[in-house]
This record gives sequence, structure tokens and C-alpha cells, in this order.
Amino acid sequence: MDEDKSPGRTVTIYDIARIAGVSPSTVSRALTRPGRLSPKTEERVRDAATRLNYHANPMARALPTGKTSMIGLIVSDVTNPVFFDLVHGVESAARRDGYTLLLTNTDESMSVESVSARQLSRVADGLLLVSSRLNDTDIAQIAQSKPTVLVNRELDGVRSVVVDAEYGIGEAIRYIAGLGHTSLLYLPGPERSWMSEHRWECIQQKAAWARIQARRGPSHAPTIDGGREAAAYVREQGPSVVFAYNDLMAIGLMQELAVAGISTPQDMSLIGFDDIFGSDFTTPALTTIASPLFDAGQLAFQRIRAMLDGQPGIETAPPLSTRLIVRGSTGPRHA
Amino acid sequence: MDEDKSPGRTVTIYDIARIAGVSPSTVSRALTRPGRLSPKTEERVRDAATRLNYHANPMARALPTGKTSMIGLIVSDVTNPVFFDLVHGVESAARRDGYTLLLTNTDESMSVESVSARQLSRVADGLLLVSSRLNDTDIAQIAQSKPTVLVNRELDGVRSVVVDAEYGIGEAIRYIAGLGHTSLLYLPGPERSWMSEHRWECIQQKAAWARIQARRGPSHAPTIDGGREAAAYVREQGPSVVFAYNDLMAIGLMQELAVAGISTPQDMSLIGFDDIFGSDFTTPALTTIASPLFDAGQLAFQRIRAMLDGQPGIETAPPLSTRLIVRGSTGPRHA
DNA sequence: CTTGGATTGACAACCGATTGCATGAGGACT
DNA sequence: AGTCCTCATGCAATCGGTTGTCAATCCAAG
Repeated sequence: MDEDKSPGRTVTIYDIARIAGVSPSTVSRALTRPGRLSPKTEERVRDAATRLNYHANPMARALPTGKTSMIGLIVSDVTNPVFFDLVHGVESAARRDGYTLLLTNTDESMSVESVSARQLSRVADGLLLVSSRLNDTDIAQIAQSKPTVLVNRELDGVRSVVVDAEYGIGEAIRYIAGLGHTSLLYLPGPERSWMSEHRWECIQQKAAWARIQARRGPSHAPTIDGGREAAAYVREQGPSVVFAYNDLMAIGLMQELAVAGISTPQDMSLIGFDDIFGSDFTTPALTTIASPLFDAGQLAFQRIRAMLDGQPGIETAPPLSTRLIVRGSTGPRHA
Repeated sequence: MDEDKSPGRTVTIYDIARIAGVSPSTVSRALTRPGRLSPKTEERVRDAATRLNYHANPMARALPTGKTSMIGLIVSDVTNPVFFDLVHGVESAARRDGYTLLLTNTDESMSVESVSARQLSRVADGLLLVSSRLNDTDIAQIAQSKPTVLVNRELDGVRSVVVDAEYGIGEAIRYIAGLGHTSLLYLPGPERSWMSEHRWECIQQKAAWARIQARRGPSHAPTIDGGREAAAYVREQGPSVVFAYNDLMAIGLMQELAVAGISTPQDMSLIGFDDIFGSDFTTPALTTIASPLFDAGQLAFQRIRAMLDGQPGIETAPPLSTRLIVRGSTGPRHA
């Protein structure tokens, strides 16, 4: 009923064409192919365009070109603080390049992720899968239909941005070895998490090198509650050092251990991953292996961008390295 | 798998039309106007569509209809944990209704917000402005060109979702009065923040009612650092209770005060707003006035949805009320 | 003053849907 | 059996751009 108000009608290239006294196609060229037209005409068209406050309709443009200047970002849990900086990095890089972000949250659900990926791939120029829970074949299929970059996951034939856990873990192992610890317990995240597996492998490797005995516990949700649930198991095992899959779990574990009268780091040292927001609020503050998530986000976008621009896959991998941040939750081995 | 007839090329209604032996327009109607065609034809078309794994091109559909099924979400700072439950709420409601989210971060910049709003409004069906820093006239203009809903801000003629600070503040004031406090200091957030002003007004009102003297300090950034910077001023004033604009500031303040040897709550009681992630990690855990952000997000989407569907603006406002969460950062007045 | 090569810019055909209008088939009723 | 009405379906225009093709124009050289 309340159709567009008279002054509110959206400006099209036809309006500009009329004002500037040229044909619509000329307007299109003037605006998208600088130098293709005579300076005089181009100037006239540009002028009319700004005067009418013209902005091209992205959909109309997308139809013939197939390019929407949108990229889909799929994360498993937007409320997980790990993703704050990552999303921020992607968003800032994207906006700088004139791209818009399509955000989808999957709530850790494979089916939601799968459906979302297919929907987004219909409209986005490229897809960014963060900590995907999908299996390899699904990802491969998605990556085949749309330029795709994986974050924190690796898969043959698909580009990815992975923060190298190795360096930070090496630092951490040397550090705890220096404190006199001789064994550690790793608390994995979700079963389907590639990153959890990756961290475990690095830990094993570095621990072996430092002659520290490494064991792993059962999987838990990568959340505060997951950490809490792991407390019973940890108490039973009684390790002197625990590496949790991420800070959330480490914090939950710390809280639950405190309730049980086990104090950190006197009775047990705790190390997390990611250096999330709030990991320094705890008492003691959490020692953690930090990831440059903002940079990872920016890089992920740049990778997508490179694919869209058809640049060869040289993949000059910049150093996205983790590093150890020592705070209060780790200490010397208790006799 | 073997159904992948045309490798690479996307399936269109023309393909379906050919397979089903009907015209493209019939395909369109079969898929979007159930019941409009004979059951037999509709069935045949649907069948072909699923067999070809057809998904409509959103851009192509958007062109004639003007509807993209996307809504733009503009936030001032994605790394601010306050927004994550909100974004989560919006996203989940949107996805459930088949809408996709366009996320933009403005980094607290008016100009970025203004530009982003205009760009998004070109492609989105509606806009969600969260804690907008724009001035009233800009917002009014945006709201006129596109269905818009404001979150945590009010403006005549524009729909909004505002968490009612009153109830929680009332609880908090009664609570501190009961602890024997007779005055309080409010630490405002950014100058341009409508919400900061709103909270201050509620505090004044409730404080007057409880015969508590309320003063306000200077504006600061709504961040941890902002809180830290306010510490000097707070020490100088030496109030017995501080209400910070949000939890971030309260936490920063608490940290800085601790460094200065002022302990919470023995020397000073601290109350934040929002109950963000991590506000219970601190020692002492932060007493705060919690907002139902997830619900607010869902509601905001529903409001937009209602506008898009042309529903009358009856605006049955559901109760989105704050409530006090008492934790460790508040205590009885120190003699 | 011609001629010719290089520009400039208009025409029209798309991109993949939606939708008003027209047509034709089939059923019901007289 | 003939007429009318209804309902299903197809035709073609349209949304707002992009782009290949080609005629018209311009300038310099002969």
C-alpha cells in the first residue's frame, strides 16, 4: 500500500543517462571502466551520478557478472570469544576491500553448517569456514562449487589459514620442563575438531622431545561447562600439568577444581589455548598459548580475495605463530 | 552424485522447465505459489527441481521482487562481548525465518556507520542498528529509506528494542541502600551513547527515591581501558559505590584500583552493566545488572520482520527487563 | 580535401528470476 | 450438443545492471 514515496524512488543508471544525455550503457561504462570513455563524457556522467546520489544496485550488478562482493563467514559458535577477534579481522579486511560479510552461526551443528554453506554459496563470492565440523568430503564438495578458505583446519586441495600451534606449544613444554614437571595431561575438545587433534599431535611431539610423558583424556565440549565436566576425570588422574584444548575449558576446569579444594598452580598447573577475552580475569590469571586471531582473520580474507582475483596459488604463508603467555596458573612442580 | 548432470553450471528454472516439459514461468509458480497450479504439474516440477538439486538464485529473485531476505546488522564493536549474545539472538531468529545476516562493524566510527548503513540499505531488506552512535537526523533519514529497528536507543518515529534498565537499577539501588551506602558515583560511557544517558537518568531517579546521593563522573571509552583510565578520577572522589556504564569499564576499574591497593568490595563497591562473558571470572566476581541480550536480539529481528510483512505497528512490547546479579564486588559500607 | 585508423557511444542481448495478461482446454449446465 | 465459465498454463515484459558489436565520429596523414 505504502509504495515508495515520490522522492524516495531509487536512482538507476537510466535516470543518470537521461540527466547526462547519454545512453545507459555509457553510464555503466563511465562508472565501472574509468578511461574507457572520453574525459568529457565521463565527467558529465560522474557529475550527474553524484548529484543524484546514485549507488548501484548490487543485485542487479551481480546478475550479469556473477559477483556479489559478499563473502560468507560460517562459524560454529558466535558466542565463543575465540571468534571475536577472528570475525573482527575478517570484517575489517573485507570492508576495506568493499566486501560485505554474510555471517552464519551453526551452533556446532553439522547439518546446519552444511545447509548454511550451500545457501551462502548461492549468493556469496567465496566462503570462509571457521573451525568446520563437517567431514572432509562435504568440505571438498563445497570448496569445489565455490572458492573456499578453511580456518583452523587443513584439507588437501583446499586453501586454509592455520595458526601454527607448534611454536607456542614448544615454548610451553620447555617452560613446564624448566619448572620440573615430567608429565602432562591433554584435555581434548570436540571429537570432530581438527584443531584439537592438531594440538594433541604437537604436544606429543614436543613432549617426547623434552622427555615429558604426555597422556590425553576424554573429549569434552570446548566450553566452560566442558571444562567443569572434565574436573572429575582430572582429579582422578592427578596430573601435575593440564593442557586444556582451549581457555574456556581451562577456566571451567580451574573453577571446578577450586571448588574441590585443588588450588592452581600450587596443586596443579593449567595451560589453555587462544588467550581469549577474559582469560586474564581469573585468579590466578590463565597461562595460555595465544593465537593471532585478528591476523588470521585478515589473512583468511586475503586468501579468499586472491582466489577471486584468480591469482595463482603461490601461498606465501606468512608467519601466523602462536606464543606462550605466562601468567599465574602455572608454577613449579609440587614435590 | 550421478544426478550432477551439468557439471559446474548452476541449475536455473529453465533447466527444470525443459526437464519437466513446462514453461519457466510455470516452474516459478510451482515453486513459489503452492496450490496455484494443478497438483499434477506442481508435483512434476518439484520432482525435477529436487532431482536437479535446484536452489533459486537469490539475486535474480531479488531483482523483480525487491526482497533479498537479508538484513543488515550494524554494531559498533564486534569484539565487545556485550554484542555476542545479541548477534547470536538476531542470527538464530533470522536463520529460522530464512533470512541471512549482513554484519558490519563500525569500530565506533560515525562515518563508517553512516557509510555502512547506506551501503547495506542498498541490499538488505531491513536494518538493525545496535547502539548507534549516529545523530538523530541521520538515523531518521536511514529509517525513512529502509525499515529500521534500533537496539538500545530510542528515537521518535523509529521502532526500537530497548532493554529496560529501570527494574535492575531499582533492585541495585535498593540493594546498596540496604548495605548502608548513602551515595554513589556513575561512570558514563561514550558521549554519544544514548544508553549511557538512559542509565544515568534511571540511576538518578531511583537514587532520589532511595535518598541516595548520585553524582556522575566524566565520559570514558566503554572498554577495559576506559575503566582503567577512570581509576584516577574515582580514587580522587573516593565514593563508596561506583556504577560503571558497563562491565568492561567496571572490570578495568577494578583492576586498576587493585593495583593502587584499593580492594573491592572492602574499600569500594563496584557494579557493572550487562553481565558479559567473563564478568564472573574476576576476583571478586562482578556484581552487575544483566540484560537479556539474546532475547533482545531475537525481538529486534521479529520487529524488523513485522515491518517487512507490513504488520501494523501495534508493538506489543514484551518485557525485556534487566535484573541485578549480586556477586562479590559489592558489600556493606565501610565505616 | 580525401582517406583511413582509432575512438566514442548507442543498440540490444543477456543474467535468472517474477508476474500481468491472454489463451486454450475442460467441465458444468441448459 | 452448444455455450459459458473456470482454471491451468504459456507468452512476454520487467527488475537494473553489463558487455559484445558496430555505426558514427574524429583526428592526422597523404
